[in-house]
Amino acid sequence: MPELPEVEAARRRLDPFFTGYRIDDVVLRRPDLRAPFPRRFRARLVGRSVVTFTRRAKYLLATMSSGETLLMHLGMSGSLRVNCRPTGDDRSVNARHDHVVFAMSSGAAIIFNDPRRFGLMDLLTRRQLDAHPALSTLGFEPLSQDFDAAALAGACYRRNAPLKVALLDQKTVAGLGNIYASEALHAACLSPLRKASSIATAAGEPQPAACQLVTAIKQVLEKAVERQTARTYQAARFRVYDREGAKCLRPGCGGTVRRRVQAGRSTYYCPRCQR
DNA sequence: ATTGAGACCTGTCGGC
DNA sequence: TGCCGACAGGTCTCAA
Repeated sequence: MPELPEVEAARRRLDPFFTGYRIDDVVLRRPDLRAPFPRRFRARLVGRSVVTFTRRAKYLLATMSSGETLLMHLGMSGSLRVNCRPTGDDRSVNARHDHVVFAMSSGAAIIFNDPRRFGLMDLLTRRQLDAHPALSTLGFEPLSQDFDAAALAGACYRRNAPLKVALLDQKTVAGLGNIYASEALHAACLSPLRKASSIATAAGEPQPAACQLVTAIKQVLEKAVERQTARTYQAARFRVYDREGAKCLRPGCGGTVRRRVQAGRSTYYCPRCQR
């Protein structure tokens, strides 16, 4: 279930097994995911060490001692797990969809599993990284300092698309996905149907709605990252997502959650308290 | 320039 | 029980 919080949680979980260690082996169990693996993928990785392991939007980036960057995307159904004892006791049910295994000098095996294969792995030179079409067009990183009301208003200024659709666009906010876009709009009491431009003035300055929305996005994402990172697993509980027909959880609202399709994706919202 | 529809692929769930 | 359609957390491309 990879949106920004899931990807960030995966990064934190893997980092201690990845950063500073050498890749001793790469096993590719099929020729492609969403796209073919790049040429000489294995040869360019084996023997190199991971220097840094970072996240940008929903992408994971491992910079290697060779100077190249391993780029990973989990797509819709991808996940990464660590097996500390590769010699035997991995009891994963899904081994059928284990497509890539990195054997690290830490002794850990890092396994990429992705049933739907919408995920992606690529290996980029410095030059390719800087010019990458998907990465270079990404918008603000929502948990960073420079994502504030003015930034969001600027990104939504003069956009006719519905607010929810604009939020899903990675050029607006990098890493928001379908669940947390709905959740953030509900937290901010803003309708997903209103025009994106309505949170900015005619001059592109932030309206109060832009402040509410920025605060809500940060809160919703931070809470989700925390929950995902917690040692004891806690099942996700959403306030609106996937709750069509149920009572709005905002105290005193009494509305009913509705579902509708925007840009081909399900949006959940409470028409009573989201304006 | 934006926007919507369709494509990519497998798994799961509800209805009959 | 089994078959079938609808749908799922993301992104890309193509046509209007």
